[in-house]
Amino acid sequence: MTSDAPAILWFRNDLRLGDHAALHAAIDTGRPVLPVFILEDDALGSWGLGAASRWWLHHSLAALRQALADRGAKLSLRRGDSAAIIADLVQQTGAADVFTGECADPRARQVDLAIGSMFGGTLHRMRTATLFPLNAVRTKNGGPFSVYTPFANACLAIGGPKEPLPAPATIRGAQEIESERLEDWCLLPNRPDWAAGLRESWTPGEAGAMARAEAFLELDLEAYATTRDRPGEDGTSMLSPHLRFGEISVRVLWRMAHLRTGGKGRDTFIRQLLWREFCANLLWHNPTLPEVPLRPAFGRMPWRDDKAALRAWQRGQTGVPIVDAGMRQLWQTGWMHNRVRMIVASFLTKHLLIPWQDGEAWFWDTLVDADLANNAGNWQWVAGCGADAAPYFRVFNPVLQGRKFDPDGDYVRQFVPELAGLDPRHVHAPWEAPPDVLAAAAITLGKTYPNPIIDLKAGRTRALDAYASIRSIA
DNA sequence: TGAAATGTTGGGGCG
DNA sequence: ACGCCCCAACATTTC
Repeated sequence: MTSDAPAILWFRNDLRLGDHAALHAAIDTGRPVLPVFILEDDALGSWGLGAASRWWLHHSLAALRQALADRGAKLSLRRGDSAAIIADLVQQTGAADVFTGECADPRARQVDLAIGSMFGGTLHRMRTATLFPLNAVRTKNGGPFSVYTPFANACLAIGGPKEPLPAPATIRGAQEIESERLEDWCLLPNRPDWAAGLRESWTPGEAGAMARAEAFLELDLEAYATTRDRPGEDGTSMLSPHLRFGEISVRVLWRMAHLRTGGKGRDTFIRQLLWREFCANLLWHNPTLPEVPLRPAFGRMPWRDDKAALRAWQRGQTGVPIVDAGMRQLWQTGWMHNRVRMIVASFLTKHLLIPWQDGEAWFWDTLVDADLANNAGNWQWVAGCGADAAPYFRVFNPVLQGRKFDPDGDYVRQFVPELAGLDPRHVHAPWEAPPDVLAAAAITLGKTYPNPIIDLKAGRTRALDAYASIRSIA
């Protein structure tokens, strides 16, 4: 090791400088810091980055690169097998220590193991993406929690996080090394450029994340507990993609929420952060969570293979307004309101009886906040096969959900404009509207807007029968 | 972080 | 005046 050998700082799901334990540990070595990000494009199989996530990553990396440059360090970009690249960097620079954030993702954990055996230095895995270190929150018996509420209570008993680490004003950067060009990674879509809706909706990067958090906490969080369920209102934090890429520390968020607000809205928001924490631990303990139902009985589920129905669901052409509105919001903006995610997921897995993995794969490709643990954990939850899962008989009625949570129909009208002429009641069930009402709204079902691809009552009954058929047989 | 079916109750129309 | 019935409105059970 040469005297000016760097400490390597390996960014993964923590593309920020504030409250970054690995960054601080790297600086504390007293050595120059060599920041690196590695794009694993091919090694990830079906869980390689989705198209929407690639768009976000491009802009997030550009912001991180600039923030590092402003403080005196140059971000090095590499593409390929992480373990081989880290080993190569260590050999090339003589570094003894590599600092990175720990990940629940099983592929990342494999890589960490491989790295550990490939070089003589030390891989330091720090907590950067979660509130508590993975696997640190355990039951009295030392095991993992399988139910959310006791898990959340255990987290709350630990108490709020300590003082966050400040972003360093300057970083002594290591001698520059070879870097690929971000622009060559082709993370942005072209031919066609479908990202216009994303650009209008989001500002990726640490500054954008903090601005979003500030704007959210400016709201009256007293109302959050109820307005967060209204997709037609700006009631949610919309921080999910920023959290996914680690542009803001979840610990900082927790603290901001505690310092700035109080009451029921704050507690509800904290519990949302804890769902994220729960899913990360769930994946940590169940590496096959994205593919295999936690409840083995679901291996016998009589799922349907219906490509046409899946396609209609993906493109927002099911003929069920709240479902189509949600799926179109996802397609246009890379994001969907949480309440509507539950509705469309219930519709896919129950009314259409299509495997939850198909919905998971679509969300993975189209969500800017696509996160392996959250996506898998929540799809399993909706399908009823996960930890602490929704009971199998809990089937959302999309018409009733629409009327309850989008009472004015504003959300449907925004994303399904062909129904804009309908009144609040009929906009959620156009097939029930009298002919003269449809005519006045210039709607011809089957032409200007689809007939429902399934009878809701029949679909519900079919789902209950299917779910009952796999029950009890252990 | 459900919905539908079924049961119960009480007010009011009506013979 | 009285009993019968209907049916909201609410509660409970069932899926």
